Amino acid sequence: MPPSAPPQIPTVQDVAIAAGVSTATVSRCLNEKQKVSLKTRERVMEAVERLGYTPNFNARAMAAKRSHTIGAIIPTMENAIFARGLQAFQETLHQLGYNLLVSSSAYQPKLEAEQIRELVARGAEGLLLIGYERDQAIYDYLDRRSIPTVLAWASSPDKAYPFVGFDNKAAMRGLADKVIEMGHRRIGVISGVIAGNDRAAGRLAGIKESWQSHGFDIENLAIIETPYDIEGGGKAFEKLMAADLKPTVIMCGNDVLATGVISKAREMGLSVPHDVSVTGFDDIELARCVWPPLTTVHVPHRQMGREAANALIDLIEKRSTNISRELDVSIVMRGSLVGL
Amino acid sequence: MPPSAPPQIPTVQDVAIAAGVSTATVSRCLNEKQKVSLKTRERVMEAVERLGYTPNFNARAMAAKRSHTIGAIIPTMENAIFARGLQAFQETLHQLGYNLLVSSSAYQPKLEAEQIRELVARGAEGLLLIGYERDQAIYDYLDRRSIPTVLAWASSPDKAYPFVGFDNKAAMRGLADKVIEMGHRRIGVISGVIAGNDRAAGRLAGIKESWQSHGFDIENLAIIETPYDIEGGGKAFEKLMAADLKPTVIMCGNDVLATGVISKAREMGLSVPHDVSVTGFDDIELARCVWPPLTTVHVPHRQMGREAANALIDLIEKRSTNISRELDVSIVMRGSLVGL
DNA sequence: GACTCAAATGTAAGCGCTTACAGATGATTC
DNA sequence: GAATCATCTGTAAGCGCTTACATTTGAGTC
Repeated sequence: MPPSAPPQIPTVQDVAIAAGVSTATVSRCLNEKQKVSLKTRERVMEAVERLGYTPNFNARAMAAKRSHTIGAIIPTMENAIFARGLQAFQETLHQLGYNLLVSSSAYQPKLEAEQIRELVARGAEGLLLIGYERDQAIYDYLDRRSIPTVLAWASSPDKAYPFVGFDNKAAMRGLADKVIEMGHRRIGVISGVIAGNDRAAGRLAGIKESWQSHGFDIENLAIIETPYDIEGGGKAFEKLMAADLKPTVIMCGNDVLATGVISKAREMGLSVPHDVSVTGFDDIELARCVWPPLTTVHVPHRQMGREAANALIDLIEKRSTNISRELDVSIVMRGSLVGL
Repeated sequence: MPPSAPPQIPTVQDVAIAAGVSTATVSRCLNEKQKVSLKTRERVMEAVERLGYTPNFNARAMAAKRSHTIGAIIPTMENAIFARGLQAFQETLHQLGYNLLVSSSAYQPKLEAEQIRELVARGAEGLLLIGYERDQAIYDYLDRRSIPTVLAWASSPDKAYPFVGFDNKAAMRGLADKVIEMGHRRIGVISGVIAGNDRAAGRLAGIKESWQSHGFDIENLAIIETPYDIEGGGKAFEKLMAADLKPTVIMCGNDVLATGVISKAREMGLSVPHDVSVTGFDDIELARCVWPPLTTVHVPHRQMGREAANALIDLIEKRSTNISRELDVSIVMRGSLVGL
């Protein structure tokens, strides 16, 4: 007895034979129904059904030179802000008839570059990237292949590249202005790692700008840079509070760090905001769950995802070219920040 | 003047000509270096570099009948538990020389089925799926095509399918046992939506089992099913507390719901755990940030991702077949639960 | 120098699909 | 019934790669 044959996946050929038509007709049934008579179409679809045929994506993409696929590279999946925005991005793409391929770069520029190539090699017709800071070589590569690309979560500084995002610096500056106007004169800053992260850099710059524009010396701003997680926020807070002149407010680069601060403060027996105020950035769900709830900058992540998708497809289908869009963010005052 | 030619992407052909060799040699340089003499190899690589050549993934996958791609479908990206596990899954795959394609099904079985086909059509050599509850037709499809598949975040009940996960029911039962032993006799249960979610179903079943095995009547268990987010948890809590006999403890299907409860309790002026105890499930970071910190069931998400990757690749490369693995979970006692 | 044989390279046949083009079909008209 | 023309279907040429097989090359041997 011969060994059982390996389960053979049906191809257009098989369907064509089963339906007694040519492969071209099968293909047309699947892609341009209106070009096939009802009678044959039914026969073909029956065969498709019966054989459990699914077209091979790779072959299809190669033959048609279209993949209907968009690639996105985010720094990490482990952050609600990207997850949420991406979900919206994907949903919108789906409505527009495109699929999404996601990679995460773990905040490593090298990995990001690799994954861009990977996605392009897979036939991505457009790309969503986070932030604008990356090697020029990458932009050159994208240009050379003319891969439509949209940047999100930031506004490209010189508007050189299409983006759908917001101005991190201005937003954080607005919050810092408020903090200073409320009487705070000793500000501790906890920033995520700046290197290779223009969002973090912009936010920090916003605080500095505000501080200086109020006539204060940049030297008097206590700044700690830390890996971006709850624990990092807590540790940085401990360090800041060990200073002779303790800060009256801690401004954090994002809500996750701020959560770490609040958590650690309680552990240290400090009351927020009585002993020290805290601010965040992003307005993730978490911000409303901690106690006291976090004063933060609200970013419309969902909207960003949606609009980025529309913008990208517009770009691809050449309906327009000037698709950049700066979104409004807003300061949300909650219990974690009080005046002096 | 003719319009500028569209930027032509270089192919093996181009590289072959540029290097003065055949396409076969170029291909070998890229895939089996040792089969090409150093001299030609250098010449070829130089051409690759110079032209900025990147092999077309689709063509490659089709010709080689290998994609080195694994597909994963998670219910949602918007939950830290999947994000974290998936990150580990991806990292491990990468080490093993595989790429990951992620989709999210938004908890919709129909979408999941679609995406399974999509991933298979894209040439996924293996699949990671969450939980075991799905249409038999899907399993049949997977079998017919013999696509190696590993289930995670649950243990397949009859061990029919390979899995790397844990027993949701047993874990939750353990926690419920503890709660009851601590003297609680009025338990409110907030469960995520059960339909199409075997993890949620298992957890609820665990509580029921514990309750009954302690000799209590199932009727006396107040159960609310709600969409799975912070707000849902809060609303459900309000309803539960509106009863004549208020529960002394709220057991939640996961940490997110529990966080909603704690948040809402504070809003209602209730003290946790003084007025009411709360428990969660998953032990996401959030659990340690809320106040009081959450008593919950710790699930080793990272480990699960890692082991699932190893198991799946083992399956694919036929090194072994019996790869299922039940992971240990543990109850973490924190401030949100006290005895009566 | 002729012979062997392993190593290096080339030739060409696909992989499963789409699509330009050609050809067949059949409804309509005169 | 022939002519016309739109509609439907088939033929076959790729898409960019890999790889079995054939061929060439050249080092090593006597």
